[in-house]
Amino acid sequence: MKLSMQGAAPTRRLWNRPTWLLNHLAGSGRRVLGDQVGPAFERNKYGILAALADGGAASQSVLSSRTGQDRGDLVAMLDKLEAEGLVTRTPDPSDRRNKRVEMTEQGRSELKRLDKLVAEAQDILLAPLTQDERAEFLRLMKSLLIHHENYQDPG
Amino acid sequence: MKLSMQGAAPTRRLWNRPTWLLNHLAGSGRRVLGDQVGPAFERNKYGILAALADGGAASQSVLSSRTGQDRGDLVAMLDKLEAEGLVTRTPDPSDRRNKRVEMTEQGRSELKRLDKLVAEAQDILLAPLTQDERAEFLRLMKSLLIHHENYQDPG
DNA sequence: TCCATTTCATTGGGTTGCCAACGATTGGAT
DNA sequence: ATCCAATCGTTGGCAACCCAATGAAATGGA
Repeated sequence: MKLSMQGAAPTRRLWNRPTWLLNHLAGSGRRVLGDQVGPAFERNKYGILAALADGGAASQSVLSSRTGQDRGDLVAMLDKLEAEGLVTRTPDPSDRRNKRVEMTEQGRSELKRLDKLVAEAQDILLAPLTQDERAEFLRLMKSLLIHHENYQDPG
Repeated sequence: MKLSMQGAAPTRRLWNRPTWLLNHLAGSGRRVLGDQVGPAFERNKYGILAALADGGAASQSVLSSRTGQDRGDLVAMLDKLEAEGLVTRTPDPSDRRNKRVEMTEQGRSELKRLDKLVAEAQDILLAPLTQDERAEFLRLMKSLLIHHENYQDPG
């Protein structure tokens, strides 16, 4: 058995640092999601479409809040989504600073496709955990995020 | 109370995606660590010094495995650490591809300083959790990492 | 009415992490 | 002995993420 077959051997100190574990586990998640969903930017596409489906049409700023993505980074993303015909971007007449982002029918079907792939990825990521452990894991993460980022729990 | 005082309101679908939670929670960790330890690159400094203290002198490749950092990114980091006199880098005579990285006395004292700050950051990050919850949280994360990254649990 | 503050979308830069090369060097197989 | 493959440190590129600044537009107060 070659040495390269073995996994990395993190040092004890880092292995017990939650920040280190979180960083690398987030990386695992990104990889699993990438393998399942496809190229990187498809995932952000999903976030935007999911936010629109869950909360309805919204300005880019609100969309940034719903997805947790940076407002600036949303611009380029929406340019692509708009070019693909998945969303429309129309100026808001009542407040001309805003642009109202709305999902198209095509966007809805694309979301349905991505939703399945993303759900599968979550299952792969949490595969080693029992159902109870998964629920507990989510609960703990949400609790931390609410505390540190002041997130509103959507329930 | 202004709207900007409220936290972001993630949409329900993303809020229940482990990959989304992990991504953003890792961000929280990075922020807490940054606030506590200082500028960004101090954290990676810590990782290298901790790996050297835990496992002794090693080649850059082994160091990459211990810290989980990319081999390539280690180069620039070690350049800085070497310039600061925290580590020494000497070619390995028995295998001239390798460079043996060793911690200096100065590096040891710097690690002691950082170790305290990093430990405080972990405490801040996990503040909302009980001791039992913290242990469970670490256990779950380690279990996932071992499964997906094939990591060797250092115990 | 006028002025200061705020929010909006947009742009650009800076940092980090990840991946693919490259030359040098080693070890193994034939 | 001589190729072949693997590993080492190093470099560079690419995508994400975060932050700061900009001009346009709205808001609130004096």
